[in-house]
Amino acid sequence: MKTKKDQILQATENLFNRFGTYKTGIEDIAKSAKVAKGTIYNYFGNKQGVIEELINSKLEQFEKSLKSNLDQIKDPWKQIKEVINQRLEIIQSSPFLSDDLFKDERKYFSELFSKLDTQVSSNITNLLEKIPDFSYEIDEIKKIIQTLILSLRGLENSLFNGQKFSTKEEIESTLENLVWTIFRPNFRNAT
Amino acid sequence: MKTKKDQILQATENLFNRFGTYKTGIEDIAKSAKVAKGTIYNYFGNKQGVIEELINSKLEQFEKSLKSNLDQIKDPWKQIKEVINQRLEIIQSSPFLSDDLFKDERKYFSELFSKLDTQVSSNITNLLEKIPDFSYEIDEIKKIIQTLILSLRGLENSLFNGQKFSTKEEIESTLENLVWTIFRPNFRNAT
Amino acid sequence: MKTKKDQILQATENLFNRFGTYKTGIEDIAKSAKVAKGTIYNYFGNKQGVIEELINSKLEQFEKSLKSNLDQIKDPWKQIKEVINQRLEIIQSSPFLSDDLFKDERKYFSELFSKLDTQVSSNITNLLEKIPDFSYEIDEIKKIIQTLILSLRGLENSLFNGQKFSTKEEIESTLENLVWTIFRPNFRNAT
Amino acid sequence: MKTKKDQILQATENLFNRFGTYKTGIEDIAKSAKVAKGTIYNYFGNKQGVIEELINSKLEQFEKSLKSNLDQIKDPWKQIKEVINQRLEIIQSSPFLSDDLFKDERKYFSELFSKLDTQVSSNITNLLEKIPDFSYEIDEIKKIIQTLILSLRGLENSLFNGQKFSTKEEIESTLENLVWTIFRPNFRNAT
DNA sequence: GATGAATGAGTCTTCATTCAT
DNA sequence: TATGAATGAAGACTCATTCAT
Repeated sequence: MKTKKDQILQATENLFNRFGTYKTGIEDIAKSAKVAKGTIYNYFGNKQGVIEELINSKLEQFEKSLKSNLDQIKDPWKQIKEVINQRLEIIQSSPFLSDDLFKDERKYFSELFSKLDTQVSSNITNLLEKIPDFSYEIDEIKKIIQTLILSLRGLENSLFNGQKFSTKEEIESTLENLVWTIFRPNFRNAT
Repeated sequence: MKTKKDQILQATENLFNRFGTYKTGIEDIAKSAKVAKGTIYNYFGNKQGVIEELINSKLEQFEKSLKSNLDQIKDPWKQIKEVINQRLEIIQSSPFLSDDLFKDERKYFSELFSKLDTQVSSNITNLLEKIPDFSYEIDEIKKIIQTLILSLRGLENSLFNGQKFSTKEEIESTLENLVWTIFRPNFRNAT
Repeated sequence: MKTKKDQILQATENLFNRFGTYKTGIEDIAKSAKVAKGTIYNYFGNKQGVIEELINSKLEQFEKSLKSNLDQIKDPWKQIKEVINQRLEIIQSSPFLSDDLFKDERKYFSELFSKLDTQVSSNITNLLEKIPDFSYEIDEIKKIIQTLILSLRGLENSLFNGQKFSTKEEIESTLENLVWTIFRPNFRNAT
Repeated sequence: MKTKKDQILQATENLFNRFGTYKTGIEDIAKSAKVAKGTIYNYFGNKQGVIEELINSKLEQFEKSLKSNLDQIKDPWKQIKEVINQRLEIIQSSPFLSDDLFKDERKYFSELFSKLDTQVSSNITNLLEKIPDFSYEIDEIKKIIQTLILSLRGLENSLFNGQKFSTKEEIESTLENLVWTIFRPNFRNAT
C-alpha cells in the first residue's frame, strides 16, 4: 500500500503538472491526496519542502532507469541516444519542472538540472570513448558535450514554453536532428 | 526627461529582474518608480499589461540593435556570431524573462522567444548562404539552425537557472564552444 | 444650445438609470457628457452634488407638469388619477431613484419623496373636497390619503425592485386596483 | 454558546443596519465579530454569500414567528393585523433590507420581499374567508390584498427612507389607518 | 499522528478627488 | 474656465501556516 507521503507526492506532481507550482495550493494537494492540510505540514514542513522532495524523487528515478536500461543496449551510439532519451523522458513526464519558478524555488530546480547534467556528461563521455573512430582531444569532447547538454536544455525548455513540439514524433525527429548536427562529422562512418 | 511610462517600465524591469514577476507587486513598482499605484493602472490597465509592454519593448530593442550592428561587420562568420550575441545580450539584460512564468503569462514570454527564434533563424540562414564552402542542402541547414537555436535557448536558460555561467568571459567561451561544436566541419577552412 | 451643466446632468441621469448611482463613476459621466472630470467638480463640487441637483430637477419637473396637465381635466376622480399618474411617471422615468441608495445619499432621495408626498397630499385633498358625495371627516380623509401615498410608494418600490410589473398595462391595472380598493365605498356612486 | 457563523451573521446585521451593506467592509465585520477575515470567507465564500445567508435567516425567522403567534389569536381581524405586524417587525428589525442595494444584490432582497408577499397574501386570503360578512368576489379580494401589500411595502420603505415614522406609536397608528382605509366598508360591522 | 478551523499578511484593483497647466 | 494626469485610501479576496483537539 502507498504511504501517506507517497500519496501526497503523487498528488502534488499531478497538480503541479496541470496547474504549475504557483497556482497549486496546499489545500488543493490535500484534497487531491485525500489527506488533511496539517498532514502535509507534518511530513514536509512547508510547501517548499514538498517541492524539494518531489524533485529529489525525480532525480532518483532518472538514475535508476538509466542504469537498468543502458545495459541492455550494445551499440554505443544507441546508448548515447538512450541517455538523452531517458533525460528527456524525465523532464517530459514532469512539465512542472519547466514551470512557474519562483526565485526562491529556483535553486531546487537548478540543482536537479545540474545533477542531470553531470550524469549525462559523464555517461556520454564514457560512451564516446568506446567509439573507435571518435578521435577528439579531451577538450574538444568537453565542448561537444557542453553543447549537447545546452541543446537538450533548450529542447526541454521549448517542450513546455513553446507551442512548437507537441507530438512524440516531432520531439523524436528534433532529437535526431540535434544528434545529427552535433555528431555529423563522425556519423558518416558510424550510423 | 524620462516619461512616467518609461519610469514605470524601467522600475518594473529592475524589480522583475531582482525578485521575479510574481514577487514584485504593483505597490513595489509604484514605490520604486516614485509614482502612485493608480498611475500604473492609468498607463497599463493591470499588472499583465505592464508585463506585456515590457516584453514588447525588449523585442523592439533586439530588432533595432540587430539592424544597426550587423551592417558594420564584414566577415559572415563574425556576423553570425554577432546575431547570436545580440540575442544573448537581450536575454542577459532581462533575467526576468527566464523567471516566474505563470501558466497565464507564459504566452507572452513564449511569443517573445518565438519571434526571437524567427529573427535569428532567417538572419543566420541568409548569412550561411554567403559562405562559399558551406555546402549543405536546405534540409540540413534547417537541422543545423534548429539545433543552434535550441543550444541558445539552453544557454539562456542556464544563464539564470544555473550558477554555472556568471562572468562575461565564461559566457563568451561557452558561446565559442557552441559555435565550434556546431560548425566544426566547416570551420576548418573558415576561421 | 445646452449648457455644460445640463449636458452633465443629462448624462448623469442616463447613466444612473442604466447602471445605478454606485456603479456610475465620475469618469463615466465625464466621458458620456463629453466633458472633463474637472469640469464636473467645478460645477457640482463632488459626486453628491451631482445627485442632489439631479433630484431637484426631477422635483421641479413634477411640479411643472402637474400644473399644466391638471387644468385640462374636469372630472375630479380623473384629476385624482392624473395626480397619481404624474407622480408615477416621474419615478418611472428615473429608475435610479429607487436604486443603490447609500445611507449618505439617502437624505436627498427621501427629501424628494417627502416633497412629492406633500404635493400629492394637498392636491388630492383639495380634489376630494370637490366631490359631492365624498362625506368623510377631515381626520378620515387624512387616513385615506396617507394610505394612498403608502400604496404609491409601495408601487414605486415594486416597480424597480420586483419583477412583477413590467408592462405599461400591468402598472395601469395595478393603479386601477389600488384606487378601486381605497375608494371603493365612494366609487359606487362615482365611476 | 454562539457558533462562529452566528457571531459573524450577528455582527454583519448590526453593521449593515448602521452603515449599510456597501459601507460595511469584510474587515469591519471581521473586527466586530472578533474573527479573522479569512474565517468569514471560510464560512460564506464572499461578501455576497454573507448577505444571502442573512436574508435567508430573516425569512426563516418570519415564517417561524408567524406560525407560533397566529394560533394564539381568535378574532380573524386581529389575526390579519398580526400577520401585518409580524411582517413589519421583521423589516423593522433589519433596516439594512431597505438599504444600499446594488443592482447585483437587488435580486436577493427582492426575493425576500416576494416571499414575504406570498406568505402575507395567502395567510390573509385564508383569514378573510373566515370572516362572515366579507362578501367580495375572488377578483375583488385579490385587488384588496394587492393594495394592502403595496401599502405595506410603502410603509416599510418610509420607515427607513423617511424621517416620518420613528416611534412605535406612530407606526402602530399608521398601521391602524392603513387597515381602516382598506377595510373600512367591512369594518363597520366588524370591530 | 491526523485533522481542519482559524488566522492575517499580502495582492490586485477601483475611483472620488486634487491641482498644475 | 476647462482639462486630465496623478493620487492613495479603501476594498475584496487568497493562501501558506499554525495549533487545539
